[in-house]
Amino acid sequence: MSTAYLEKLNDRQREAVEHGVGLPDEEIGGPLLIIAGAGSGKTNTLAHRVAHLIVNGADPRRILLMTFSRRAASEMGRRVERICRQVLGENAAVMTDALAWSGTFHGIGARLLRIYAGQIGVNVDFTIHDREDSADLMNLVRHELGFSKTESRFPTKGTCLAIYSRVVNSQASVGDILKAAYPWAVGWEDELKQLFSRYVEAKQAQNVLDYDDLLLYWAQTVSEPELAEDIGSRFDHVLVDEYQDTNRLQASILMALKPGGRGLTVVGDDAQSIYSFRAATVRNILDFPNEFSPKAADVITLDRNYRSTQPILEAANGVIGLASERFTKDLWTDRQSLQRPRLVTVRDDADQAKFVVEQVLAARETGVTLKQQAVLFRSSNHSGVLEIELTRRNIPFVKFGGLKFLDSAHVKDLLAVLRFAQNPRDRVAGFRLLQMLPGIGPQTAGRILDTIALESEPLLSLAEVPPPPKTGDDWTSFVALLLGLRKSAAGWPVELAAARAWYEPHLERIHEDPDTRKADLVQLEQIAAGYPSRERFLTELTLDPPDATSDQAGVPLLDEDYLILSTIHSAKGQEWRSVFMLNVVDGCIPSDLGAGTTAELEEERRLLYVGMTRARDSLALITPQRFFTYGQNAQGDRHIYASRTRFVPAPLLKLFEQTTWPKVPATGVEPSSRQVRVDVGARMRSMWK
DNA sequence: AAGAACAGAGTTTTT
DNA sequence: CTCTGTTCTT
Repeated sequence: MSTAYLEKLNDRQREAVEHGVGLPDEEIGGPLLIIAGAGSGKTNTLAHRVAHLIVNGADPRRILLMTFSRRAASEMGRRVERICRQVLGENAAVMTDALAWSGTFHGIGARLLRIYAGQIGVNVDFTIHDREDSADLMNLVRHELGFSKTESRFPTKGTCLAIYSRVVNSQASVGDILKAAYPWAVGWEDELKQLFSRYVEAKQAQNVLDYDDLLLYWAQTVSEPELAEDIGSRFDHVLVDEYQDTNRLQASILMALKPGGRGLTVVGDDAQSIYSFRAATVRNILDFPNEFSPKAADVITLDRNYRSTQPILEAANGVIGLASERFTKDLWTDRQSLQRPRLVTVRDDADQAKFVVEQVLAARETGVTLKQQAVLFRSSNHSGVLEIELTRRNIPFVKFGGLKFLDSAHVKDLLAVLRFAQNPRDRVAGFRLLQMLPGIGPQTAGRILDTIALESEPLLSLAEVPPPPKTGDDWTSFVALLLGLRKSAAGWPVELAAARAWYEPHLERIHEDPDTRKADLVQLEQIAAGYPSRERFLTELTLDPPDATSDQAGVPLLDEDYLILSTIHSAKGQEWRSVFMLNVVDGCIPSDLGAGTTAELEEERRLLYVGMTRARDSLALITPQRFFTYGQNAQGDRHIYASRTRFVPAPLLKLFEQTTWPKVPATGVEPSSRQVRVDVGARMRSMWK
């Protein structure tokens, strides 16, 4: 059998790919940790490892591959297939289509929970709440308990959910989390515990799971040895990407699935851990080798960078080199270049945007397409001014991160219809849906939901509910729609069209600018066509929302060239020939909000590092000097002065080329060469004589 | 009880 | 500014 595909790998990579492969069946290899620096061919190595396993006889249906995002999962699938095809020829497609267990922790969790629903007392028709839905439910409970009008301020719904999520994911106590991350809320510990307890009861009564539940229920399921054994035995090989961004709950699931670590491979880079706000802990990757006995996991380090030029890498190494705690791994490359990364000072936001546009267009003239260039920023609102400038100059762009398509009210409205049809006990969906009808407010909606929740067939009993006064025909058509959806008479995705037809008149009444919103719904319908059923559509859309928002939502930018705008978080794992980073100033990176504790500060440093290491050939960090503050009218001039980020202190400046933009014109005043003299003052005086 | 109109507060990163 | 909560009117 040809092993030509292995020839292109370097020694370390090849070692990682071949580790424990080709042993007899009963001797699947022991645990492996691959420490893969930025740009070291991590994805490629992992894809080769999966392909190599398959080529050597592993059953792809018994490989569990967990990635950080769905985008990463599908990229991995493509690469595995390409490699297998080289070796196995046309049969490869069949083999890799079977790579069915590939996805995010949450996605895999949802699938397993539906399979094991009967055994763990969960109704198989559960719906999944995204973060906003969860916050809404938290809010309902918060109101019920009377915490919304306390004497002194009680944490808002979002904060409550964040605290809850953190407690769950880090497996710590409420008290500890409050002390560590929400010191101003320590006084509310008892109330919060009460709130969380009711929140959990509410979720169960309504047959809904939130994001955390997908992990939590999974972890609980595998804490039962028999079920752990059953689930674990479905998979010969378990591979986890981006392990530095997993949390304790995820680690515990993994250890329960593969207690001895046989067939277990994790990949990651401690220098790129940037998700601690989601309770990810770098300890997972650091402690991994010693989780196993009698023999610790093998560790392979990939430190050769294939992405960036030497000067870019030196600057990035310089930044991460100042980290207080660091597990040394200096990246190296043989991609020489004379161009150091630029550190560009501009006057303000507006100049920053103009600079980026000018540079992007110039680069395009030299053959770098827009798609090969990216603008990165810490927070999604940092790109506002740039977006306006790009629109004005007619440059197409797509933005990753920040507000999602799904977060817009009209999309949530339409999805609420489907969710309620899927799971009529989902109170958040029902509440939202009922209040769309004119004449129904919170009280009436709540009463109706209470009534039908008692029935075994809630949707059928909806027809028995006396029509609320003032709703008229709207009520009749509403009930007809839901009864139709319950029977699934129309089939998928036609029923979404029915729901949309019902919703549109309401949309026109409720929202301004109905036209752009309608266009979004048409797009949603197109997306829906790609899913086999309503349940799959709802589940996967909640877990993997389409993550790009573009200026012209609804206009597919398929073949066009467009510039990439992305938060640094969403840029994880990606690379571009040219990268611009906005607002590289204190207050933005590190964010004021993230400069509290040392640990947070260190994460902000890694964030800058992650951003910088996305660049292949060209990197520019931009530091505007002035920031206009919020809360003033359009002509307002209130602003603050910002300074360069503390992560690039003076000793590192030699690694950058410092420039100012625009070039300041010579300031000297040139005297006129004419010899004419006029006494202007005398003329002014004479005007009044 | 619903919905409009107003006032006040917060404001990151995401599965 | 934008989202949330409260008050006031119908």
